[in-house]
Amino acid sequence: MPLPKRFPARDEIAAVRSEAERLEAGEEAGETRRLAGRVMARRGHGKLVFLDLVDRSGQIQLLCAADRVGTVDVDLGDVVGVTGAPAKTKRGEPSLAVDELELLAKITRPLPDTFHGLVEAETRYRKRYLDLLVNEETRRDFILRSGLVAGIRRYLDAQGFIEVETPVLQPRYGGAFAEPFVTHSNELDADLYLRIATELYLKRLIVGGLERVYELGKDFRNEGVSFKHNPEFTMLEWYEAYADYRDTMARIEELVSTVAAEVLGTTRVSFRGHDVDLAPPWRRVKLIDELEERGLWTRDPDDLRGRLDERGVDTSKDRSWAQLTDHALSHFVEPDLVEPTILHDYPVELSPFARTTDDDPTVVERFEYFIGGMELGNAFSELNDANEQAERFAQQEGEAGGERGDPDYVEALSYGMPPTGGLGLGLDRLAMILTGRETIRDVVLFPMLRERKA
RNA sequence: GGGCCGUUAGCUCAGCUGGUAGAGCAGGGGACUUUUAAUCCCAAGGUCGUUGGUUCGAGCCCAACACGGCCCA
Repeated sequence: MPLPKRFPARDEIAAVRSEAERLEAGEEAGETRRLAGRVMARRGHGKLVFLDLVDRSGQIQLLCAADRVGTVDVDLGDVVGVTGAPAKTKRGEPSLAVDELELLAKITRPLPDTFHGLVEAETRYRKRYLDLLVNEETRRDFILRSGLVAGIRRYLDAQGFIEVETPVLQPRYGGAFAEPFVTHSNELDADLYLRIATELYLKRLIVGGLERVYELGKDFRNEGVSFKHNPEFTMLEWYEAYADYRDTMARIEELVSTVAAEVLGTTRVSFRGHDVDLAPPWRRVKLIDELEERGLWTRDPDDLRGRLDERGVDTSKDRSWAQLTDHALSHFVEPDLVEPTILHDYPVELSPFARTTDDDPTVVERFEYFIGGMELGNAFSELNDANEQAERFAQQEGEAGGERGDPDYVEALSYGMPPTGGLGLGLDRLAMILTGRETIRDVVLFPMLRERKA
């Protein structure tokens, strides 16, 4: 006989469990409840069998007495649906006294150890379904991540932003310093790039009058893998017309603390051994001051290279002053930024899309923000002068690894873009902070791994 | 890319000085009406990551490779 195709009128385990908790030991409620889920423990006791049933909301014990349900032909890992009454055992365990038990799906391989869980990282990533099944923390963290994404959308929607979708396949890539993945369109007979950022398309929409836009989706960077890098990762970018980077600072503080409070019930988190409070205001410091404090601020590339070499940094791959400065930042400043910190006012050479400050044309209105010694994102008062943008592109193209020009984007700017504050947020990294996970692989359901050869 | 570590039953792990492979849980059979990693009895379960080498003999020693982890770049 085929197994049932549906199990209607199902209750959540967590709700039934709290009903059962209100009963006295040995008591059974009058009402009937229907639960479905996976059997994660079996304690046979002859004519009385105890099963632990788990669904997404929680866990409850099933009390299966032979005189009520008959033979309990159920293995660890089976998916079952049950009908019964909330009850509390003599020992006080909230339970469901089962009257009817239906097998909904049969397990035909043994489940991993339900006591030790699934430990080996490689198996957890390759067979994430088993990790989710057997490790409750994994389930909890991915549900939390989902709540985080929903919270971000709720916040931005409430603030008058609209969510948009821009191309993933792009004829030219830009908006960040990164190596792209290249693919090919048969129809167009042309190479296309998987986007490394959504920046330039989103700002075209600001030119078009959409005023407040955001996109939450995957970017792709053909680079290394580390505890904070996965080649495909989830990025939030938003652009807000008539705002500058100071408005944007206030907004990111508000977004992160609001969403943390929603999904965790607190703004206090623990990450990589640091206890951190995400509540605003965040510390705000100037990049140049931080570099100066560490003796790493100079406009002379040879001098800077010397100072870095002295400290044992391999600068052989850094081809410009901008890259050296970036190296100094990530090596000597970033690890110290444990409390939420906004690092602002960057040299113009590092920031081709940001407007210069009022009092110094060599410095731009840009900030990056850090938590627990890790960069979470990047923001600026967006450069909206077409001519200046064209010059910045020209300057970048002269440099190794610099941004490639995008004349179509410059043309868009020439139609007039309102003053705009824009921001990028590495969503996986924020998920790491909120879950306390130490590696991005633990907050990405299916992280990139090398294929096993047969 | 470099260094170090790991890979043994479905899972979690032992495996001595090189002498022919072990446990717990899961899975199979059985007992048990209030258990909580239930308990008890029985039977079963292995290409020791792969390929080569050394050796009378390799899970163990050596080399290469694969995959993963940590650190460095």
